[in-house]
Amino acid sequence: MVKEQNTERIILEAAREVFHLKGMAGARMQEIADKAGINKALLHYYYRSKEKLFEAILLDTIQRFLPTVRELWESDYSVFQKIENFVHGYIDLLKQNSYMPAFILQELNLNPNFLKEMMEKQIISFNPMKFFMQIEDETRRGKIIPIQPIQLVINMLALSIFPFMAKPMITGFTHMGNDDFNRLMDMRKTDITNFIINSIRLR
Amino acid sequence: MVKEQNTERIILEAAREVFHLKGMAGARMQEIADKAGINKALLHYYYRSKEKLFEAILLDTIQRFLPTVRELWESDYSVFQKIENFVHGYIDLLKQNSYMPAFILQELNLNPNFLKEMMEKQIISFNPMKFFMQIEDETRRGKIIPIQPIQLVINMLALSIFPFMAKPMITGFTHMGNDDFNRLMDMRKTDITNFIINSIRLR
DNA sequence: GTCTATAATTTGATAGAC
DNA sequence: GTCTATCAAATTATAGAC
Repeated sequence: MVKEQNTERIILEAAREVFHLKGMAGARMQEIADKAGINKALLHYYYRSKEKLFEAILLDTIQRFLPTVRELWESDYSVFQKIENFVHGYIDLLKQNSYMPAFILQELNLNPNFLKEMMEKQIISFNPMKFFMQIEDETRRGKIIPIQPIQLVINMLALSIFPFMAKPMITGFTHMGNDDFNRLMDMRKTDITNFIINSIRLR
Repeated sequence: MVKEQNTERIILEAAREVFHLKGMAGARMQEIADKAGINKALLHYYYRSKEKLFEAILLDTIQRFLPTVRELWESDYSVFQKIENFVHGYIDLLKQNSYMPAFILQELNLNPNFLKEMMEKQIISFNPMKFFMQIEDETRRGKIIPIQPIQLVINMLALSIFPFMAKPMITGFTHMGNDDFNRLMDMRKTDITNFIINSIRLR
């Protein structure tokens, strides 16, 4: 039983690494088995098929994205404080694993119904109302410019997440190393926060 | 000879469609052949292997991205005008084919040397100096805030490109249709331009 | 639970006729 | 140039021993 939990954890970690980099189509069960230090047959013992293993990883990966956005929707912080928390949250998350967003978005492209199914099963939810009203409130009070809440959220996501998806391009063109890139991302935590706040604050 | 050019064009168009959506690993020669209305053998007659066909598509796709960024580097417009042109250029490009950026970045992730090789062969170049100095000039003249040019460029790319990569997520969560999404992207052309200019302009 | 060996299927690639 | 038929390799999945 102890053995079982341990092996399962090792499998999931190996599978995550391989699926994140190669995607569903490019991943090989053999590579996952090698990375986990077991053999292919055992993979099928724990997860009946590649498909099942993949879905476990995809769902788990999506769920790692949710806490930060749920805090944006539901917490009681001010708009500016929420923006800072959001940017810091995602950049810190992605510094650990920069492949996550490209993986999620590519697989959602291939299977547009996945999200809908997860929402119907209440496994994933999307309740931005409180935050959207907060934005409209601040606009009415003359604190920020008029802006569609959805556009603001897209901008926050874009500025936080895109650089990690573009990491090979950024490091390739600028001849940065890994450490340089991570330093750049650390600077972005305050840079982007200011960038966003500057652009919406009314002065 | 006329037939040859025509068939080759049809093949490339079919291959682009399939590779863009499925990637190198997920694409099937059979699907490309079907979409082109020919059979697999003919694909191999024109392109010796899947690998060769893929590389043709990848290079062509990257090159479609270059004119807009080259204009950013090399033209004589003002900084603010360049930002507007850049945002409009990429959003208009991606409204036609939203899969391009995810395709390019995923394949660069898998083959980080590709970019380096293309730069060494002078097929792709990267000369941002003039634009970077323009930014520093405007900062010195008190027109815009101090900002690292590379961060500004990343922000411009992120705000223009990311929403297309996140299209399935955006439409999935908000229950938008395709037309709604395209309208949102059209609005972004001016929204983002203002967003960026607002955040860097000194007042 | 874990392994070795092998079946079954998919898929890129080629031979050869027209 | 284009097709049909077929090969060869790669890869998922399973059977069965320990």
